[in-house]
Amino acid sequence: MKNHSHQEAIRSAKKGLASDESIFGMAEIFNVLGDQTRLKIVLALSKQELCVLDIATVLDMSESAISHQLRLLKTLRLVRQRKEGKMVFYSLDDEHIEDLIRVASRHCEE
Amino acid sequence: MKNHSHQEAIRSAKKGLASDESIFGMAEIFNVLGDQTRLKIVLALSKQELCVLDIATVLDMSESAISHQLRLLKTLRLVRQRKEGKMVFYSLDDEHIEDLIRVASRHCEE
DNA sequence: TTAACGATTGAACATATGCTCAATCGTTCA
DNA sequence: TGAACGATTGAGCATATGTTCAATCGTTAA
Repeated sequence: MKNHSHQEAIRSAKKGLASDESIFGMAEIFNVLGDQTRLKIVLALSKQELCVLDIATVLDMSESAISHQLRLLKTLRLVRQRKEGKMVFYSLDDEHIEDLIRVASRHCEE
Repeated sequence: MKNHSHQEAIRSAKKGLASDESIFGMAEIFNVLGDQTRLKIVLALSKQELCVLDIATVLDMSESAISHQLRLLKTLRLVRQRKEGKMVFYSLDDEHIEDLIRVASRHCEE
């Protein structure tokens, strides 16, 4: 053994760690919300559905940039889309997201 | 006005958005947990304090890589350190983190 | 005092990320 | 039919990110 050997602590910590799959999933959801643009999109959609141009207007960004991020959010099933004529309306598609944001928000206030 | 003008929705969404400061803070906390290495470190520390080499052993990574990430976690006040001889023990320094992980974990299970 | 060890640091590197830009798609309506 | 509009896409680019590697620090023990 190369080190000072906190064997028991190490064993216990290893056991306490969630499954790879579960860790990957959690990291993924945190990661997607860890970008200001995506977080703002989610916040904006938490009140009501919005079309791409609306979101771009609210965030003061290009439609293209927003569309790229929406694609990611859709792939990860955080948002869903509804087409209406030329427009595509997006809305949240995940009940847990708002819980996460609530907890994070509380975290920041203190 | 250049677009189809969902004026009311846009105004409402803008108002609903949190302050820049608050959004920055939330994105920051999500972002720090959005990396598998850092998330694993936090998970490991949620059971007990561990020294750098212990964490490196649990995650099967180099001490250096872990130390770099711990520096970030310390800067953002997610962990705290306690020196004991040659070793530095780290532990969680934020009560909200575990709430976030709990919610994210629930999210992944479904 | 020096050797060993745990921890930290900074530079370098490869990869990932997020945006822009231009082209294109699909739908509507002149 | 074709012009206009909202949305999407892919390439390209600049920046950010995470790890490695080697050097170094601080503490302990020989």
